[in-house]
Amino acid sequence: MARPREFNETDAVQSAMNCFWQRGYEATSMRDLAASMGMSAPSLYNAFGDKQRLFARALERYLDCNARDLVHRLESSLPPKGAIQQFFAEIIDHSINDRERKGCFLVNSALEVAPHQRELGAVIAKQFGEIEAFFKRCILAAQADGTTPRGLDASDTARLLLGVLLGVRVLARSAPSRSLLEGVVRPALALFDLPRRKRKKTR
Amino acid sequence: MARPREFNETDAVQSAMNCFWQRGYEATSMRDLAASMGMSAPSLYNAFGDKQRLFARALERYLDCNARDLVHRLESSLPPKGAIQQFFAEIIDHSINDRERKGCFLVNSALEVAPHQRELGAVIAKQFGEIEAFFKRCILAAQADGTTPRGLDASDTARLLLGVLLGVRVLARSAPSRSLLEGVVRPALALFDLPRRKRKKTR
DNA sequence: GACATTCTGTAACGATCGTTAGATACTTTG
DNA sequence: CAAAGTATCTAACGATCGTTACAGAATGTC
Repeated sequence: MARPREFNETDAVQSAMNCFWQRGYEATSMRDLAASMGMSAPSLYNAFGDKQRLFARALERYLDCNARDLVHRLESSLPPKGAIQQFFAEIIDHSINDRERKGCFLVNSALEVAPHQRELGAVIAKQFGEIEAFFKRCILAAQADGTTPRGLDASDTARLLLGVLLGVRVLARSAPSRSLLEGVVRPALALFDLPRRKRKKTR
Repeated sequence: MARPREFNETDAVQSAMNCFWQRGYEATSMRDLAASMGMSAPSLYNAFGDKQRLFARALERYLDCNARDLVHRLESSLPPKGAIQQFFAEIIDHSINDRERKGCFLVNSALEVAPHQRELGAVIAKQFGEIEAFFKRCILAAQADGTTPRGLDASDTARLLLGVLLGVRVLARSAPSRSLLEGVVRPALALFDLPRRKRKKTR
């Protein structure tokens, strides 16, 4: 009924995501985006609206393909305690091997756009809530299967892990050292160790 | 020997700091800055160089008047364990009462400028190191005075606290809820509780 | 093949960006 | 007072910003 599009929408959003991820919202121009997406400015506006709407699409794609995908993959393939451990292992690996220091698009956006664009701020806060919920499910399941102490408060501990995750992401943008990041995470994961029996002191 | 300046340099840098703090590096224009600092663009350039140099001055001022000052005040007025507790109490209070959601200028800068301006990235990483060192001194002192378990690894625990701090700062920019932030911090501070004696289970 | 509809390309809009000439005002030194 | 030196002002530089007219190209329906 009309002229067909010459671009693939998924690929275009993916390219936009990479631009915004690498340079942030303000420092990415519509010309950067158009060039990277392989389309002209009018096509871009026709297909995606303005810069804010395109950014929202890019962020949605990141959440689907990176955040939610990771949670789902770990939760469906590992025991709960192992899922948490593997989660942080992968975050640290990514951070160390992230030569461009792009960091986490979600965390970057939480600082750059969340306070000034409340709609996106709500999207970001919701995603943090989903990650927190993932941690809480893992903790409760690990307590149920006996691999983790039952004395832990699952809600607070999940929030601690969320905080530690975000802290690692921040540190990785200025000082991506493995020993530092592992040092941050280690005491948090140590909470999940079962207490040794029949010893008065572990030391 | 020459015409005297009509502006107060300290006040001017303070105004620049507030601009960059509120809007970030990219979203703050030299015209915003000149207006807020009460001076014209040529005077601004004459006194402070270009935008990057002015930003560096603003960040230095923030670190002196906010980060280092807080650390020094707590460390010189409170016992070590109390200093850590009060540190997080103040961070949470500030975050909740931060109606503009400015967050922490240091953390904001760690994400926006550290990866793209390596010199500033080094300044930021160094400041993180100072905060980590503050935590470590407090932990060691608290262990020495018997208010904190000696089993904790002071280095790793200090890094955990640094991570938690940064995580709180990130969360506060999109979801500044007191219960969430306190939930993040509570399990970390609980590490410093002394174990109850003569009880088999604390529960 | 005519029409309606959508996409694409060139080119440009006004606004704002970081930055700077160049003239003028002020103060100290001789 | 003259000279030297710095600060300040108006005004503007070229570049780039987000966004859009407008004309042409490609598809569907009739």
